[in-house]
Amino acid sequence: MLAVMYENYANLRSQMMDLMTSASSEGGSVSPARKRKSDSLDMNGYNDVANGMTDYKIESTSSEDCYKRAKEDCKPKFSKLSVRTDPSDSSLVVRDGYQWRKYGQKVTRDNPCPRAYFRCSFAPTCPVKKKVQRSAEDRTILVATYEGEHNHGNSSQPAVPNGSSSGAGSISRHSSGPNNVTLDLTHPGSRQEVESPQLPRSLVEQMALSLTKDPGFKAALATAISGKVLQLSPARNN
DNA sequence: CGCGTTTGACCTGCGC
DNA sequence: GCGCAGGTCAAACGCG
Repeated sequence: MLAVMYENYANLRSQMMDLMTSASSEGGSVSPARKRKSDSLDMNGYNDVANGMTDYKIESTSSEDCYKRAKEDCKPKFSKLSVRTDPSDSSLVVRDGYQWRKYGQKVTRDNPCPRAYFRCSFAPTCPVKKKVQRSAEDRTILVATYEGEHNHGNSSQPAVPNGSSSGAGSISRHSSGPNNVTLDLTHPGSRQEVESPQLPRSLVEQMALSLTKDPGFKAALATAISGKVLQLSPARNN
């Protein structure tokens, strides 16, 4: 896993460097209206779902001027995602690997196309909201605005295994998303031995440190372990 | 029957 | 205070 992570890290880093150099050679700042193509950036989750007619573009508040704006009005973190869809597809569905529940739709003044409001239905406590609206200029482009951050892993599978706690509710539905993150602890014997690459010690330590600091990783680990324990222990409640 | 979507009503913030 | 626009709620509805 470390080897794969290191490889991905190296790829991303080189692509990032490419982007930064090309951006600086173009004059430094990219106009907000010009959205970056996501296929030059390996947004690992988003690229997986971008297939066929779908073309994803990411616009995030991590850019400098959005940072300034965030300072100004202290709103929760949001990001924009433009999706090119089939013109015949009239649904306002953006497949991004998460499970969304629509809770409203509204026609706004600046755009004749209705805006749909979604909540993350993956975890009941997840505060993330999503607004999806067709672009006024190009009806084939869906603009999804994400508000907040997911407090669970990027997976279409429930964060809490079934039966481990009450009130899991609808999150026990089947997973259909392409973007599952699975921590597989079920085959200790048949596990492939990954040949340890020549990783810099400091990098490995840094990766381990960030993993242990990441609450999402801890939660996923706890979930996997508790699930495994429940699976191995004699069935008490069917 | 359960769950997700639809849609009109309601709430809230903002400008005048 | 009023009106408008965006955002949210919740009952009704449809589908599997």
